[in-house]
Amino acid sequence: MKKYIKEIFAQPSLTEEIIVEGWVRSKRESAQVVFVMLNDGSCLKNLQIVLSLENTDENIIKRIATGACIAAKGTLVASQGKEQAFEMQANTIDILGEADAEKYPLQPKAHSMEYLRDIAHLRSRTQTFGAIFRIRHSLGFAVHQFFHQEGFFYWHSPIITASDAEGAGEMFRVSTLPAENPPMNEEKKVNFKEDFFGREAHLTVSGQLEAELGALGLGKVYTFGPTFRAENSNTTRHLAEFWMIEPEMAFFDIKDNMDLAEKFLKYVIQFALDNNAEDLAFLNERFEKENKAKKKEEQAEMNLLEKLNFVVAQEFERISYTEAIDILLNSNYHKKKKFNFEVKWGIDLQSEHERYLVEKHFKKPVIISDYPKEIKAFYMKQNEDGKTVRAMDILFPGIGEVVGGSQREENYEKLKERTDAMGITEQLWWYLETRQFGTAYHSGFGAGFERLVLFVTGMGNIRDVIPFPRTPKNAEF
RNA sequence: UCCUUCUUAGCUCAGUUGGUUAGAGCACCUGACUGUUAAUCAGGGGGUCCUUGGUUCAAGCCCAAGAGAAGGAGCCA
Repeated sequence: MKKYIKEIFAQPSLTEEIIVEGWVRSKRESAQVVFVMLNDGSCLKNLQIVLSLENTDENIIKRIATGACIAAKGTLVASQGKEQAFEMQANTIDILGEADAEKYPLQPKAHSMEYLRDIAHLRSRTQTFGAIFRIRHSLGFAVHQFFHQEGFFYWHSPIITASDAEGAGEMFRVSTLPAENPPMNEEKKVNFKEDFFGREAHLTVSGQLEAELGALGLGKVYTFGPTFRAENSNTTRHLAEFWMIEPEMAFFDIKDNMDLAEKFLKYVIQFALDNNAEDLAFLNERFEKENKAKKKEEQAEMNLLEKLNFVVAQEFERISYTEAIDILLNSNYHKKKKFNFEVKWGIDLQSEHERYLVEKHFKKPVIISDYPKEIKAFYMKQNEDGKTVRAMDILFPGIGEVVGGSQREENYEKLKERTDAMGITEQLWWYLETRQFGTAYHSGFGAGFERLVLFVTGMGNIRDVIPFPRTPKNAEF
């Protein structure tokens, strides 16, 4: 009977004959027996397969190399070794796929993250990436479960968009025009009227505007799909292709929005704690090892599991932008001139400012709201003071902004004033119409899925929490 | 895009003031070992010193340009 290693560890049966199929992690030979560590990806654990040298074809043993794929048939027995309770005494081994030991790039040893990025087609066979991608799955599943339970509908915003008005950064163009000698118009520019869509089109930088259309009919919707930014960003927190979760809710004000976002983050983190205990314990060990290697002043106070449990248990701190500026102005950091960027009302908060608030001052997740309207997007609802908008950002220790959202401007005149100023009124006619026909107060936010995975796994680079990262100069695999 | 650092064996890295045949650990191969835990011990093979150009009697090392990578910043999720 075929079994997954996860099932075997959940319910070991020492009587029946079973078959396991998987990839060889390592092989150790001794005078009488051979030990093979086998992993099938179903869980972190390896199953130890024991072969008698006497009863096994020499040629088969040779081909059981690191990376090879094999099927082992045998029975579980109590292990004589200390590291495991049981192991498989194998009767027959089938080599399903050989791996030349001299050429196989993964060795039974620690590899650098940079090297593993270069062999992303094989890195899911390592302990660390197996753990990361199983947790990534859990978080994705938890996202759907959370919103479904909350009465949301999964809504699909288009991935190809003809409006470049989201204002969320540089976009990738989608075109079927020939790259060489494209058709030109009278102004000697590329004639997009001859392109596939009859106009210039791009990959979406946000599904928000279309999600709003859904919310103003279905009430509560969320999107969860790929998003694209053609920014030349080279950081540990940015990807050119990433997955974003964007809920949009009619009849939610900014406070309802914050409540939902906090509940959402806690739910998915708790889901991982409940369902990925083994993988998280492994990543926690890894995190502690790395943390110890750091300089004292850079060491984290909490390990990964402590941090996750802490975030789930704490109420997020909620302050206004104006209060945040006051805290920064009164801080020792400011008095000692440790900030590189000037602090004053009206500035966009810099990384160093956000980090001070989250990591030094409050030491927990912080929600900052009511930002100056000049530094925020056109669609955010203006406050009565005429200076600020009902925006909110959720900042997490270590990774910064994990959620950005707002109450949306539902007043037609005020919204049109902003779109007129940007010269996008014409192309967003459909967006503005929702404010003319039965407009409703509503809110929403965007959460970067990879940043969430980054936080939960405790990894240091966003390129290591997505199977095949797309970044400037890198689209391999 | 800007700043800093880096690129030497399959991997991780050392390589002194520019000097003769470029090293180590791990991995791999061979052998030894009565059940191992990243097994251990002994031996062996393995190099476009990122690329191009320059300085020099002589360049892995110095200079210039380029490519790529890592970290930080900006943009943001």
